Amino acid sequence: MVLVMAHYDETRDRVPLNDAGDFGAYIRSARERAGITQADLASQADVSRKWLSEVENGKATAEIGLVLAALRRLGAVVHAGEAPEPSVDVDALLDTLTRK
Amino acid sequence: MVLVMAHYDETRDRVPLNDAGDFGAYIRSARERAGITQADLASQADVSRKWLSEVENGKATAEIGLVLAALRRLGAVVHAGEAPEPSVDVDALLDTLTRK
DNA sequence: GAGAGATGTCACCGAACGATTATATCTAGT
DNA sequence: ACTAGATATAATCGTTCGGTGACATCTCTC
Repeated sequence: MVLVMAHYDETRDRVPLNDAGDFGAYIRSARERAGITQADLASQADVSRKWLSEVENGKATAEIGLVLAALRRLGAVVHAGEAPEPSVDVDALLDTLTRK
Repeated sequence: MVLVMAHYDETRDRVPLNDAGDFGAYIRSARERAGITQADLASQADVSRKWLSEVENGKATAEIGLVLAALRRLGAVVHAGEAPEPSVDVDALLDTLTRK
């Protein structure tokens, strides 16, 4: 069987979002790709322009519902999956090494 | 070339997360799959058990940084991509129809 | 059905959110 | 360089987050 996908772009689909900074960067690039300003997107997503500016710069304390609303306005979809099994649990290791 | 992926599960990878409710449901299922309690995950992710309970039930005002921290602890990865181009912009249409 | 463990929910509080308004900085195009 | 448009940042304010501790409810297993 052959599947044909329209507009599939390896560099734009499945962009990993590991932290708030990644979310912000993705929102900014998607907004610019759409050719709209922060003010435009802010009013469409019912947030302030100041908030959007901070989020695009990686604000970690932004409310997830508002972030998703902005992404939806940009035609973005978010997916979750399982991380490939790491040979070592980096977080746990770091915790162990730095535990007081 | 042949690529072999271990443990690929169509029902578990690329789960769409469209709103805070989806995030909560995903966190809960991943946590239960890991066989740990809310108290366990909460302490590992440095959040309160109350917060985790609310998030698993779809709290939209949760801070995105904390949500991502919980997901990371569960070995989950989040991706963004472009939604398939809709023939109509449902949001914009609804806005037009309901505008006062 | 009794008991324990897990989860949902309440009141209280300090801390911080996000909106607003204003000012400053940056970036193009002429 | 000048100007206008876009973005960053500050001060203020009302609202609400998230943590703590306690209690209620649910769900198992025995």
